[in-house]
Amino acid sequence: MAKQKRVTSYDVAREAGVSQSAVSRVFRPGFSVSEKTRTKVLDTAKKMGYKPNAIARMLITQQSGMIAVIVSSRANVNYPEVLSQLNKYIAQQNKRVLLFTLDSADDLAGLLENIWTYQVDGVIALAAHFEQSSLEQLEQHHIPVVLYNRNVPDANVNSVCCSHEKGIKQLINILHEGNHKSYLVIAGPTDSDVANERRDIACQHLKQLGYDDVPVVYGDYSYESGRKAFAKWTGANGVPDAVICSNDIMAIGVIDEAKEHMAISVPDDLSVVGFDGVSPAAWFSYQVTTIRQPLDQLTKAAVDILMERINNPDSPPETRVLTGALIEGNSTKARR
Amino acid sequence: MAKQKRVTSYDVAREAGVSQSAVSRVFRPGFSVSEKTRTKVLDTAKKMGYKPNAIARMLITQQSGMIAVIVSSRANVNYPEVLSQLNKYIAQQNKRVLLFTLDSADDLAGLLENIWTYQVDGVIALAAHFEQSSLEQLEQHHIPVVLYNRNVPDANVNSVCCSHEKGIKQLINILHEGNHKSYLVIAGPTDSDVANERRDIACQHLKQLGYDDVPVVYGDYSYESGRKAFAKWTGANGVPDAVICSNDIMAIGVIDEAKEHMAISVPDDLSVVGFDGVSPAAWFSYQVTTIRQPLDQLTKAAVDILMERINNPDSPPETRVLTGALIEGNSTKARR
DNA sequence: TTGATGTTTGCATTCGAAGTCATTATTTAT
DNA sequence: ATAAATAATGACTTCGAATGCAAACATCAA
Repeated sequence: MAKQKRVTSYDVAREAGVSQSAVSRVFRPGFSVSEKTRTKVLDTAKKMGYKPNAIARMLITQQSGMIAVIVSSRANVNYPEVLSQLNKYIAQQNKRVLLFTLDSADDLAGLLENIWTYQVDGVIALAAHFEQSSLEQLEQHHIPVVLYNRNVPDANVNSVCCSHEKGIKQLINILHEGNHKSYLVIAGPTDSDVANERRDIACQHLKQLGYDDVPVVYGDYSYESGRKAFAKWTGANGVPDAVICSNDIMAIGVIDEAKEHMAISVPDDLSVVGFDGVSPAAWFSYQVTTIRQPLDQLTKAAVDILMERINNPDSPPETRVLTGALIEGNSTKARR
Repeated sequence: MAKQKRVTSYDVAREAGVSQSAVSRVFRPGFSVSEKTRTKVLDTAKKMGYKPNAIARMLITQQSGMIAVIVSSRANVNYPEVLSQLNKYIAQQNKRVLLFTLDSADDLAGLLENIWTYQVDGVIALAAHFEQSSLEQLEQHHIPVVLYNRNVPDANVNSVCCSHEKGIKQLINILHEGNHKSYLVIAGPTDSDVANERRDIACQHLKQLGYDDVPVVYGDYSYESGRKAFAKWTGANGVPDAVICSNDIMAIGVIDEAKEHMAISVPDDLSVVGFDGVSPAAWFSYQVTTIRQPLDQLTKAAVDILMERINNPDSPPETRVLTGALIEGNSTKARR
């Protein structure tokens, strides 16, 4: 019942009849140890159940081997998948993910303190909103940061993102070629930079095609919000020819709302496009025309860039923009 | 360009004209420090940008403040949500989530080593399969473990789970009362304990109701696998009256397959039930009759139990079984 | 055998905060 | 004012592995 003490490198050293340094070196790759001591140490270590203490190692090497991943709790639907992908690639680099959630912007200060105290080797931020000043704080602490899917005009930061511009233009062009006259944009939450960007790109491109003052209504990326936003707007203004949703889930909501309460047929009476390419968008009942984000490449790129900054702190900031794939579903009318 | 050194408690102490111990005490709650030194230290700390080093603290206090959460990469669809909930509750306890993924059973040994070296305070396992021997290893290291949604007959371990038994019986009773004669079970992957449990409960209960030898086919919890399993079986054996799926996503697949390729109407010609209560199951196009897992309570219970074990290592193992809520959708025929 | 290499090894120190203990300052009681 | 009790403080040690340095050892050539 006695709380058995941890086995330390000293214990192993004593038992194996060598010095603590020797034990340490055996467990450090690339250090010269004779074959004899190596096996001797490994054997006794195994016998005693010794595992190096990562905490002590972190302290002396000044490397925690941990990457902070910040997700916002009210996050984009595909963040969980992103998280699991990131974790995969980070594990491949023999590092661990320390998870942080950012509920509101107020918590950011406390969160950054935590990140700093935990001595993480780097940060990947999926959070909706991340202030420039926060980035500078991390910069000061020499903690490299990669922003995921968040465009920063001031390009002095590492980031990876899926090109919204190209994708949204493609989608709108399809609608345009489908001879739609009246449009509605259902945007995401205004406190999300990505959502705002998607909205602005859509409006600008529509304007360019000659559709001025396209109405914009707002949802929060959820199914229900898509339904409600669409129902409310059409209740007052009638049904548009096409709806441009800032994500797939809201597009699905629109499709269901049209089906359930309006007896509107998609795509005959109404075309709907989404964005993200999440799996439900491809389900038979929806088949949303959308842009699929290259999650795998995006996450891999994020980890690659981060590792590069960790190993070579002086390399300049980099932004990697990847192109999503157009998925032509059955939620848009065929083009002329 | 010089890599400025970290500010340590010694630096602050020197600057503030006090001892290092004083600085340490200021940052430790519940230690007696005079108001004068407290403000003096806090001021200089702020001025110098000092934050206590969590790694050093971990080393001396023997508490990492980190909880390992193990997820299997090929995981149940709602695990991401579980993860985010767990993270929330763990953060509330002022601890952090260190994330591990378990790809195949082979990695388990390496994973456990990692957990051990990182000195985590506790483990929450969502992984599909977790050997008894692994549990014993953690036990030996005095690391408390809580299993999430995984029944272990040998009840010598902490766990929380949603009662599959009760829920699945409810679902089957609904089908039974709907006067269905022929049944098909679409089970989840056989290397998942939960999937096997759900399958066995279904078969047993069907037997009890007089339906012997109900056919069982297998999917992998995915939409496509649900579709394919259903298509394949009906192609050879005809359409059953009711399909019992081990999760909602496969149920959705079945519904779509029926709709697209078979011209079968749900629920008129075919009833389908799922399990989990994920959000797409409630979408208008599906409205799956299912059991909603009480995610919030489950995750909260997991964290509660773990914290109890951490603070009081001698408390006996506990299993908390929560009941899911029946959601009667529109995928099952009305009962007689 | 000797000297000149190169390889192993152990000693001692380091990382940064926490906590023990003895000492000093402060408050309270008489 | 003084003793007694309490609060605050600093010197020193601890946690466990990593590493610079010098000593010890092995290897080889002449």
